[in-house]
Amino acid sequence: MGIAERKEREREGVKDLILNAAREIFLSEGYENTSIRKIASKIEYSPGIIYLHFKDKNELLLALHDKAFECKMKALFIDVQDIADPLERLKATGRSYLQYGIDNPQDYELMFILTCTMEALAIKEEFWNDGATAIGLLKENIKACIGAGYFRKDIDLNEISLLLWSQVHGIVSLYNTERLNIYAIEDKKEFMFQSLDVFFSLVTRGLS
Amino acid sequence: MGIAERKEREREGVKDLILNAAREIFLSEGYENTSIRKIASKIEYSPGIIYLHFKDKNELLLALHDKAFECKMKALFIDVQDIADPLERLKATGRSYLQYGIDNPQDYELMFILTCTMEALAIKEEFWNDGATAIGLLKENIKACIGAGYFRKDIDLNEISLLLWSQVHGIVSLYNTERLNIYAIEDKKEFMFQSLDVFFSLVTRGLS
DNA sequence: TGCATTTATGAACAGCGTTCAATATATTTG
DNA sequence: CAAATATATTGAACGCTGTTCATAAATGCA
Repeated sequence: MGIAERKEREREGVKDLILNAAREIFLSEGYENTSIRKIASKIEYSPGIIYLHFKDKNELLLALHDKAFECKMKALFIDVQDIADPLERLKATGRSYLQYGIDNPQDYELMFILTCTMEALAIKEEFWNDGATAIGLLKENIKACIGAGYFRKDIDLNEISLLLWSQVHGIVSLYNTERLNIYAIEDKKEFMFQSLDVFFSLVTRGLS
Repeated sequence: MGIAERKEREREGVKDLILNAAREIFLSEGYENTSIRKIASKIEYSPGIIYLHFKDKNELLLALHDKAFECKMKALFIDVQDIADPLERLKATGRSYLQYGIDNPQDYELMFILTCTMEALAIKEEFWNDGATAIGLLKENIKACIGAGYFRKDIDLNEISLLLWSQVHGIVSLYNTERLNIYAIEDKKEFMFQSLDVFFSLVTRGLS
């Protein structure tokens, strides 16, 4: 009987309606101003409907998080896989990370800053799997760099991957929270990318 | 006439009452749960009183920010000034930064993450002055390191200071937002400090 | 058609930041 | 000292928020 399936489709349809509306409001008005009532009224349903598809607001945000994270992983690691040189590949990933972070501050906040979603996240190991996959890809890239002689062989993979990640994350989040205004520099973005270049030049040894 | 002064003292007294209560609630219950009404009831005043001393909640948080920032600056740069070797001094500052960030996550969030305070901050240049002072001290330290041969002479002071700052900031904020749980490592804190050591060992050249 | 099940509603609850007319307190003046 | 003025404080009210739940509408099945 196709009724159950149609029902399921309808259910998913409403869920998608909610998610799309939520994403739209979230992107245009930010986290603080994304309210259940706004989402509901945007899709012309009552507020209660949202709680038939999501446990609470956190879980809704988590669903948004998952989608954003997936897209990002794709952009960061898959899109650069045709770059043969591992260091250039790593640099490209770093630059993409910066670019993505400053172009999509709302998404970025959702993915890497908000703690309010972490309670929900603690249960869903899908989140951690995605994250581990990303770190795994990063480590692979670093390993290739070590193999090619760009990094010292004695450094721990976990540690260098944390350094790379937290370096780009730090730059992005300082920029997005406007803390870089402390620097009397006009072109903040250029400043960020140049600094990242310097980072790579310091951290790697020229091929010897 | 001393009446005006006494009045002023009383005013400041109430303002301090508010700030202390706000800080207490802020530290124990976090930003989200620090409400005007809670602060007011803690000091046994009506909610309205707060708006006689602060324009809005942002300005109250900004006042907390200023105090926290001052304390932190002291801890970070003044307390290590007796370390003669500039690189050791810089390392000590970095470690203090990490320690402070993970020991005082609420303060840290207030100082470096929250954007909701930035609207208020945009006007108050006191904030930017404090920040610029801190960056200035950091740059001085780096300059000393360059002078002592620990860093390459050709790198821009602004860029290397951004790298250092964003490196420690990135590590702290990933830890505080529990993103480091992606790593299957038990002792996260040790991991952070070791990574920071690695960072310094990569970024500096051994004295030659 | 009638019954059972699913789906959706929207009023209600407790809380939020903020404002403001009304009130209580304190000071100055007659 | 009493009246008038100035200041300090109140707390109800406004329009929001996330969330729940009895009620109502719509649908599927016999």
